[in-house]
Amino acid sequence: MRMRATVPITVADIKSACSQCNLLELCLPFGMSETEINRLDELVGARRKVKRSQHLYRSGEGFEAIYAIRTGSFKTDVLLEDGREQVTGFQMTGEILGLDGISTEQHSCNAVALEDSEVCVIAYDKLEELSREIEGLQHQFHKVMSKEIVRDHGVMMLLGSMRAEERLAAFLLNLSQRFTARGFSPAEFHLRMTRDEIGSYLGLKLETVSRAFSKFQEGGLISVQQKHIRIIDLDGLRKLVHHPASPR
Amino acid sequence: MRMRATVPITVADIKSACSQCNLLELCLPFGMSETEINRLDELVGARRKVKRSQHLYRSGEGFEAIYAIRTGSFKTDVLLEDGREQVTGFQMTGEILGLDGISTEQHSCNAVALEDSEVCVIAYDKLEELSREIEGLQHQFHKVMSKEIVRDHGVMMLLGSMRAEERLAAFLLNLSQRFTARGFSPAEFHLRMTRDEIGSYLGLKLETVSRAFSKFQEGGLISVQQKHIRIIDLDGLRKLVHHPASPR
DNA sequence: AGCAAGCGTTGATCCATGTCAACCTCCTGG
DNA sequence: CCAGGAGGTTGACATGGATCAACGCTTGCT
Repeated sequence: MRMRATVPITVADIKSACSQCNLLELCLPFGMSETEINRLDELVGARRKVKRSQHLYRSGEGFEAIYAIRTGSFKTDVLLEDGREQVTGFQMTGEILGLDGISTEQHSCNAVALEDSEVCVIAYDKLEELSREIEGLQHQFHKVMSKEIVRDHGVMMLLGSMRAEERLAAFLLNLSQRFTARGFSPAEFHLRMTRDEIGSYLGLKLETVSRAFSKFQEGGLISVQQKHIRIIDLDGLRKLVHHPASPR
Repeated sequence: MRMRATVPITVADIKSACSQCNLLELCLPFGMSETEINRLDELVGARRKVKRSQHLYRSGEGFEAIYAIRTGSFKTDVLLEDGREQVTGFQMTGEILGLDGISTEQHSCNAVALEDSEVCVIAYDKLEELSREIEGLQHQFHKVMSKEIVRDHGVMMLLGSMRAEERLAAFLLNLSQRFTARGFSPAEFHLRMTRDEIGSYLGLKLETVSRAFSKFQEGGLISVQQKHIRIIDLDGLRKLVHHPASPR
């Protein structure tokens, strides 16, 4: 529970309690016993509020904690010297941020809030300590890291082997599935990121993203109104990913 | 130390000993004390030989162990239903394979030997058990996973934001650096993978890879003879990555 | 040792996506 | 509540890399 002077953020003095949290089954405590989860409460320090477009952490900063998203959403990105940005992921509630920092004890990417958000701060040294005692925590933490690796491989597949429309379809399906897991509609949601950010994530220019959205709409697959998306033909989108018009 | 009947592999009955291994500082034991490393020897089961082009594991197979490469090299890839392949990485001695399997207890990619190779088999349940006792092991294991995440983000950057020649230059620099870390020449090495595999990894077609090699050679940056690469102008390659001719 | 198949190179052409530009829309902050 | 700027759409055109094709070279298998 350490204040950082460089960034204008608020550390609410409210103890987060995993045992009280409704994100349990999406978050770090997943699969742990009730007794184990109660012990987690000693692990999670304070919550921290991050306003839209503010950084939770920056590339190069010292690594001390990982973060569980309680409300809101984030993007992570990597910057090249010449200013090019690669968005490496979009994270929503229950997902864990900051795992990249473990390897060098410095963060290697930036995490930026896409809307006013709140995270639980999990001191990393305490996490290691506690996961030596609680088998379930250790195992779940490993799963979270491994899942991130698997996700990354999926993104490589997107970027390396799929065409523009396949990438966007896969992206929408992924969002839909994650919204569903959080109890929201699988078919209707608001995008929290811009076309430019989607483009960066998918290795496309924003114009290409915009055109693909329009084409999906013309084809009756979705309806788009700015950031509001309604999926009309989920199977149609799935077919786009699995049997693209002309594979690359 | 469990035999797998499905794949024709050899499990040598030689106990691997981390304490005797010269790959220490590249592998899981990095940063651990001598006492700690001695305890590791109980963790590493048998070694396993994998012949060129054979699978170490396949996507969908149950996950039981991770593997440390003792000799040789591997590629990992993900397959789409329609047969498209995305190579997600090339691994060399001391690097760890199989981390993707933790999240679902099934492997999510294929690992194929690029040459006759040998790996140390590390039973995963034992690893968790031992890393609850040995702080150094726990920490190093986390670092290995985190490093993989950081590496993946670098690949996303490649695939999402860089042009063909930048990608290949970055790839060569990365190989050079990893060969150096293993005591080989930074400037001269043999590629163990085909143009097609490089292309898949970099999101390019094999012809594009071949043309880029030729262009680097014409430009006096490298000399290529099939799989034999000699880097002539390391800085020239670096400039290609950091200040591409015309950024995307 | 010999030869076929896989791997690599190079050229010509095409097309998916990038680039540039104009314009529209809708929040968002004062 | 209004104004201005950021975000989004669409069109016209350019181009990097894909595709198709032909051929040469190893290399690894018998």
